[in-house]
Amino acid sequence: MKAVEVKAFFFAIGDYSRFSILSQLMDKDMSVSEIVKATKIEQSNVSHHMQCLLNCGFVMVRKNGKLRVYSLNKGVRPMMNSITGYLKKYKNWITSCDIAKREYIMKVVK
Amino acid sequence: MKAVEVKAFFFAIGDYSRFSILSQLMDKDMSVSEIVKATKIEQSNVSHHMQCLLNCGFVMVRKNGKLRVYSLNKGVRPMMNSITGYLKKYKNWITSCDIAKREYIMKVVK
DNA sequence: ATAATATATTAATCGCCATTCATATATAAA
DNA sequence: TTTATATATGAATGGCGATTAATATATTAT
Repeated sequence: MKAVEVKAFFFAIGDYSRFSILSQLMDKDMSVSEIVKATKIEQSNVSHHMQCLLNCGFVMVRKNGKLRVYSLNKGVRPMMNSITGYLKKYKNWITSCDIAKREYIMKVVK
Repeated sequence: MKAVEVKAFFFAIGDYSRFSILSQLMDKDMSVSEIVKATKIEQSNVSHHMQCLLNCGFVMVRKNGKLRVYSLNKGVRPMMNSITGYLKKYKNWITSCDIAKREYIMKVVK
């Protein structure tokens, strides 16, 4: 497994905004404006994130009139499920850790 | 799933050095100096990473004389396997993406 | 004791990259 | 056409956090 693969993978999925977008897409395909509404991330920012997720193969897009509808790509769902499964099972360890309490992480959490 | 959990999770595992260390620990338990040798990361830096991984519950540690031997914690292995499985299967998408080719990612790859 | 080895801690720096702002493009409706 | 809506793109910047260097602590041996 090459470093560039690992780095690109976590670069794409490791950002909280992008992970949130992928989580939303677990439920249903969504247009940009739907994602904006669901995540409260501003439109321009969402577009940037979608280009990144597209580029790294996490999502695909189809046109529907004025809308661009994004959906999860193959293989993403089970991998996401494994991560969220781990998070749910071990969230106590995660949230009790000092790192998670560091100011620069907490302050971005609404 | 709370934002702080997701952020702490990816903060810990999303760094390439820490992911590499976890990968090494998949094979066998290791002391700090063994990790230093295996990953070529300098000792002080490894210690910092281990505190982070400890803190977030990814690893545990036991004393053995002068050595501190680190091992994977419960639940980490299957989650890591899912990620590496995804990476192996879809590495072509990942490595063909423009993001992965961006200079600031490439240049850290030896 | 002292030395040697192993690991942890503290503090400081600097470059990456998420976000924002401004603008461009695309599609549809009037 | 013109207008409105939806999305994308380009450029700029500010703060996070990985890394390093220096030092401290812990354990074992002599």
